[in-house]
Amino acid sequence: MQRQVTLAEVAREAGVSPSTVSRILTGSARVRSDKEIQVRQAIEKLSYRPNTFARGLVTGSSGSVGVLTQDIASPFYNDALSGIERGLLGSGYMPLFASGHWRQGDEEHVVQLLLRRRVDALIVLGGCLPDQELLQLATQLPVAVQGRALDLSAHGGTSIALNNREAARELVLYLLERGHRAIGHIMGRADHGDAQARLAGYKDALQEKDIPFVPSLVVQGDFLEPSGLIGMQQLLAAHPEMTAVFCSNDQMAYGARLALYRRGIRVPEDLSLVGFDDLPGSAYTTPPLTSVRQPMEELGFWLARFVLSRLTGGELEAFVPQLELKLRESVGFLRRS
Amino acid sequence: MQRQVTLAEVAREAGVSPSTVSRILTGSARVRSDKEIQVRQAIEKLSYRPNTFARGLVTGSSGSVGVLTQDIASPFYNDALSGIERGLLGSGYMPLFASGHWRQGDEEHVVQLLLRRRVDALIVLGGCLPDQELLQLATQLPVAVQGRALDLSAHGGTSIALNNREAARELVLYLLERGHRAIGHIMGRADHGDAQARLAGYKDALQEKDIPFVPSLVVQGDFLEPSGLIGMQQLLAAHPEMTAVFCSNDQMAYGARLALYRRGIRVPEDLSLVGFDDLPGSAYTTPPLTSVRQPMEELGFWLARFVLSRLTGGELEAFVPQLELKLRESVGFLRRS
DNA sequence: CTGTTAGCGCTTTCAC
DNA sequence: GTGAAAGCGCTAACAG
Repeated sequence: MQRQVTLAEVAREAGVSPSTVSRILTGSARVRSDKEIQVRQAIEKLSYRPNTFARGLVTGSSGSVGVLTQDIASPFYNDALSGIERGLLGSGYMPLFASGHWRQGDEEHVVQLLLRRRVDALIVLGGCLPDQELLQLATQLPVAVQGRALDLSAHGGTSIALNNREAARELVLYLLERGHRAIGHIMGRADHGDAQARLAGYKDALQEKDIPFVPSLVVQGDFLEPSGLIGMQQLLAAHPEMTAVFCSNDQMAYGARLALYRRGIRVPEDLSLVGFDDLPGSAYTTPPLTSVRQPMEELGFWLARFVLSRLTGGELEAFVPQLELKLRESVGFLRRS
Repeated sequence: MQRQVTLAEVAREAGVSPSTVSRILTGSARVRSDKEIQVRQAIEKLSYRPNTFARGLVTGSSGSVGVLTQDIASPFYNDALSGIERGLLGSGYMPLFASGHWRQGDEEHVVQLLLRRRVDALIVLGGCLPDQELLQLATQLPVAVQGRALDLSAHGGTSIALNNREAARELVLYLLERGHRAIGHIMGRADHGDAQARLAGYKDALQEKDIPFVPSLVVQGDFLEPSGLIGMQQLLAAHPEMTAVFCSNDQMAYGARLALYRRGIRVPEDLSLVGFDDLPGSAYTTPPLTSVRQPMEELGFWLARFVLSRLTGGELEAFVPQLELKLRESVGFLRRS
């Protein structure tokens, strides 16, 4: 639109050389205080704004961290985005968010866009990029990945996966302890590692208590509400004896909850229901939903700090994510029959 | 980390001059096809990625659109972010998201950060920046604002506010038509234009039906779930005769719903409940919540297209947002007593 | 402490 | 059609 004020103009206005202005801006060397005052006044007067890119061109740093998320409107990943934002706050780095929509092609495309913008580091949240590509990226810049088991440490990167399997196991054990035996499972997207891990945890728990695994008690969903509703209908039709259902995430649990409401089946009196992810809304469903909280905000914060430490050479202690069972009111005791 | 491949290296590899490579990349002039092939091979071989900033420095465009949102994890604004992302897709522009957290200071700060990054245009979602500042910004670059009544057209900007007042009026009229007379209202943040507009719509509807406005039927909330829960408790205590409650947004309606659940008050048999915003989860509450859908995704899309049209000189038809009453099951008929 | 000089990687005249 | 040269706005040696 309108030509922007340049550092040279500030220098002229203040009667000093461009380098002096630059020194004041970057704090790279001491400057006589009277000149500094003049310069600051000139900056104010012209309302000068340094051009980040021009600076980046010479320093070799764009001051931005690329963040590949899957869906900018996903309630799950957005917690991590908040954490990343907080982690980068005051560091001089800005996050550059882009969505991959769980499509490998999209993800590769946006990673290219981020690299063209010379992001100084990359944070990857979920997605289906091959491990190989991530490894390759890690050779080029600091990379921090969430959601897969992958060793990036050789290249100075990191990958952190929450132990979904273990948490799912605990959750199902909790149901078993309360007397439930016929426990349905609505699974998430089959191609999704978290869905697989949660199913594995479900099986672990059954095995631990010597309950035979019944394949028809598991129905396929896609992590979205409608699939939870349909999944619950299927389970109800096939297994009237069922007393509890474990949904692979909260969104499907919401759908399942509605299916029950429609049929007048009470939660938890008639059927117990548990989810996974502990979305913000889950504490306010009726009844509040028992779920597993994943510390995504903290994780995002830590991922940001991790790449920052790679960038600035600082130290950083390891992050030990604590998955936490949120025991609420959607699970009831089953009287021994 | 690792030095990046430059255009000059590509030129050398292909045995042509840098300008030729540039011409091929930008398509600014015809080039003999054999050279083009050589260059493309060199690009492939070196896996060259053009430096967006270096280009921007000379073209005077960063290829990015700044987006000031309030909370990167807000379910409400995120729909708009999705729309913006979609609107920018394939345009060569990338969104640069930053959060203002409803704090004027934060908002001003991030706007500065965006301007330093030489965003080519700015989209502002909500927030509490003074109109004056927005006007000032609009003189510098294309600006598109959501959530306030403000005329930016003199500077080629735009501002679009959904008619919350009218929608709230219709929603409350709907309750009145179903026989409700004692209707509570849990208000959103008092300093928030939308909250004020929705309260005004509530009053409009009452007046239209000659129902006196009872101040104590309105309690203060802050748009978050806990305030809905508390607000409902207050209303219940003060107005046992109340048969319906209008919450200024869905999140507060969720909180209110839980307060009712705790007391065994049935929805909609004993009390009707309506919200505003139609969050994704609202179709899956029990019962599904009657609310007002705001076309945020479409709005975001249009805002993106608007700034794009300013940037590229294209034409764009006006956006006529349709607020839509989502009539679901949380409202019941009141028998005439 | 401060000014001069030389680029960072790219596009864009301007000649040929 | 194509190359040489001149910057875009800034920082980082290099001298003083």
